Amino acid sequence: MKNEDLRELFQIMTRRFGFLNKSCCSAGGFDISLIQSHILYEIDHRHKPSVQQVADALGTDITTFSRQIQSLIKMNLVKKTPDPDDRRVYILSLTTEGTYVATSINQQINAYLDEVFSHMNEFEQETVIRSIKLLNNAMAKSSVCCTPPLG
Amino acid sequence: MKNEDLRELFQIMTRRFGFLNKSCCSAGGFDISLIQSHILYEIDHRHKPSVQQVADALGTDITTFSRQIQSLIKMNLVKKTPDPDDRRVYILSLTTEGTYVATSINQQINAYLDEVFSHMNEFEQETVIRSIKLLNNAMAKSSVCCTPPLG
DNA sequence: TATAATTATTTGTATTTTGCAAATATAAAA
DNA sequence: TTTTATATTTGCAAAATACAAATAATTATA
Repeated sequence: MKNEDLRELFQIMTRRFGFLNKSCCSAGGFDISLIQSHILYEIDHRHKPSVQQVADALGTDITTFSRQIQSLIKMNLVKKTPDPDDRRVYILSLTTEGTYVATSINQQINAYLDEVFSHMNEFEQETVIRSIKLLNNAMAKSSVCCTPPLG
Repeated sequence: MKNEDLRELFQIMTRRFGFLNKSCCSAGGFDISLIQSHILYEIDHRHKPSVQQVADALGTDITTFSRQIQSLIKMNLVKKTPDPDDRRVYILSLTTEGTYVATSINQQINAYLDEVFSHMNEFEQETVIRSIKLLNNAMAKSSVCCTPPLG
């Protein structure tokens, strides 16, 4: 492995996924930016997350994030509820419309990925999926990278 | 494979690589933004590319890109030379300093990736590398995604 | 050849995004 | 109770973005 230029492989891969995400997504009459789709995803996958928690998960500056949430609220995709246990905290959740948009984006990206996978045979597909899981685990174990900056 | 939520796997992976790239890189006294590092990479890996070609490769609007190049020139990392064969065209290249910075970033990212890979055994490492190559090929074959938007 | 259409690049301008510093409100610690 | 810490929002100024138009050079067409 020592002789592989890993960066080159990953650069190509992440560039291409960047494009995939960039061209995604319109849903429910909204054009959703890449960042917005990540926010919706994160709110959808967490249990009653606070503003701070989602901002941390995405590695976004909290002040920037605060404003991003404001615009998602204006679009009626996200809801902000005061936490009864700690009144400094606001809990984020998706509105019905937000859930619909998040689901729709999910389907669109999965459709893109299915199409990509259709260019591989069954064995290759399994190998790739297993590898991404390995990679995600390895990154989770890493101390020097792959976690939110400054966090 | 049909039952895998591919998006979830890729969301986690690309999020983490996003962090990796975000925290990268300082080199030669400069803080290099993610976009700048992609530009340096692309100029380094192409043969006498024009402004337009690099902008297309990165999927950036040409007017935005023009200004990004201007700031890299101000930082003395990139050089712009008129193309003798077509005087509308400017050829981009790295200065000595730019080459140094690009190389340094490359080493830093490879070091991060080596650390990530150190959490896997030899067999897993080979599997993952082979898989990423498979994936890159599959994305290259895809018509519906993974290429610059609008291009 | 003259004129029109096309391509590459830059600039004008307005909008959006970003993030630091400071303000506000609440909670926990001393 | 006073101090310290945490969560969130706002003020502001700098940077990034993109559309439209300008400029300059090339190619196509009549």
